Amino acid sequence: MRVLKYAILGLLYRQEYSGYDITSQFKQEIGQFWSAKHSQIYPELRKLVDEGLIEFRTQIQGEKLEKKMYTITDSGRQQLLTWAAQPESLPETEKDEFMLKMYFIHTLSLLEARTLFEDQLRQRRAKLADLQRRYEQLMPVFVSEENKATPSDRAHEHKNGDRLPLQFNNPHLGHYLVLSKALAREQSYVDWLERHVKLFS
Amino acid sequence: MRVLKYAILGLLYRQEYSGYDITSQFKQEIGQFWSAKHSQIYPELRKLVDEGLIEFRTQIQGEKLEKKMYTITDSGRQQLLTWAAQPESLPETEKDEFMLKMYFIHTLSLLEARTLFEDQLRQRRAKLADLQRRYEQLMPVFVSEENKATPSDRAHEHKNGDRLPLQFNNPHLGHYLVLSKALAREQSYVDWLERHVKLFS
DNA sequence: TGAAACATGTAATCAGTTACATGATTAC
DNA sequence: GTAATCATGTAACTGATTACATGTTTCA
Repeated sequence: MRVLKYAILGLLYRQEYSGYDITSQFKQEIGQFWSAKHSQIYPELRKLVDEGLIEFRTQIQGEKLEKKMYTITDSGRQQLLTWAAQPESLPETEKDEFMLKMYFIHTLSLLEARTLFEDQLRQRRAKLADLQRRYEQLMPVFVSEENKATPSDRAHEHKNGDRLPLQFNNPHLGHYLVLSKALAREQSYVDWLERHVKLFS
Repeated sequence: MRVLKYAILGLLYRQEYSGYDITSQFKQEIGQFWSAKHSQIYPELRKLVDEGLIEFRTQIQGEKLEKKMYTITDSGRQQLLTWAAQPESLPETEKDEFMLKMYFIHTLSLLEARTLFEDQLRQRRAKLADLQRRYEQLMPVFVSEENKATPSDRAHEHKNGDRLPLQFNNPHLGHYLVLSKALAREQSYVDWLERHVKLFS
């Protein structure tokens, strides 16, 4: 599979990044769906250079701190596109240790089960709230679908800045998709927990 | 973490299984949230025996086919309970290669993106339908919450067989929880895909 | 009698985490 | 000055998959 390879190529498709920058990216929204530690990233970057899919130039930060700025090559771009357009079959398993514990609920006392379940609900609500905050921060980047290309837009174009409607050619579409999907995933988790929490009262 | 260790102990908590049986269990409902290949299971069983957490007896199937039936020990039971009652913090990342591709949507043409997205929708709908079928097969095992302990129940107790209300002490609760959660997860996935498929038309 | 399922293992490889290791820069 | 962050790497280990390897039983 080598998904990390393609995750890195995908990040470098739009701009150059250092290994540290890539590590940072995986702490942002895309980290909801893919991530890696720096100890996996640096050797992978080395490998991609050896394979001719990326290149780097050394840049000096401050007095003497060297950082390597990586860019994608034509060959890398080509391999990225081949992977990205390829449909994959669904994974049989999406691992979730909490749900494994729920399958073994009969091993717990009512109090233990309630504690575990309520803790999960608390954590999932906190994560949901964080994602909602991020979502509300992102949305002003887009012009709403209803307002796009109406005559009145002409009159206050200056208000929109670089805002574009949420459609296929929007350069922020990927960002929006992962954030809205993460939000839907957590909302569904919280809803399910709330529907079942009464089992433990 | 050694989650597989606890997954196996959890399965053996209620009944004895062979390595092959455990492999089969991971192809059932619990496989939605945890699974392992036989090549990981057999060495793990060996390790658990060495650690004194499980034991086995050899049983002859037919003429000469030997299978090892494993049971959990007191020590194994104790370690299982310690793990099961312990709340865990949420994983930062729940990997999803399709969503990684969506983050890189700008690398694709409209047609490629639409093909990928519609393929995912098709696969997720098929999975959802399969889970719904399983859910409808499981539900008759339970007496509905509304009907439980009403005077009329006394009159036709014979109709219920071993059916019990869906509450904490129900021995099938774990099975119900994983199936309803898997269903909620896939329903949420399909809903999200349907909400966004128009972006590619 | 042949295919699918039952049954158990090992070897090689790949993916990913934790720990070890070092040093520079920035902002308070 | 000092703490947080920036910056890059390697080593050891753990977790997981793919491939290799073999043999039996059941059912059509």
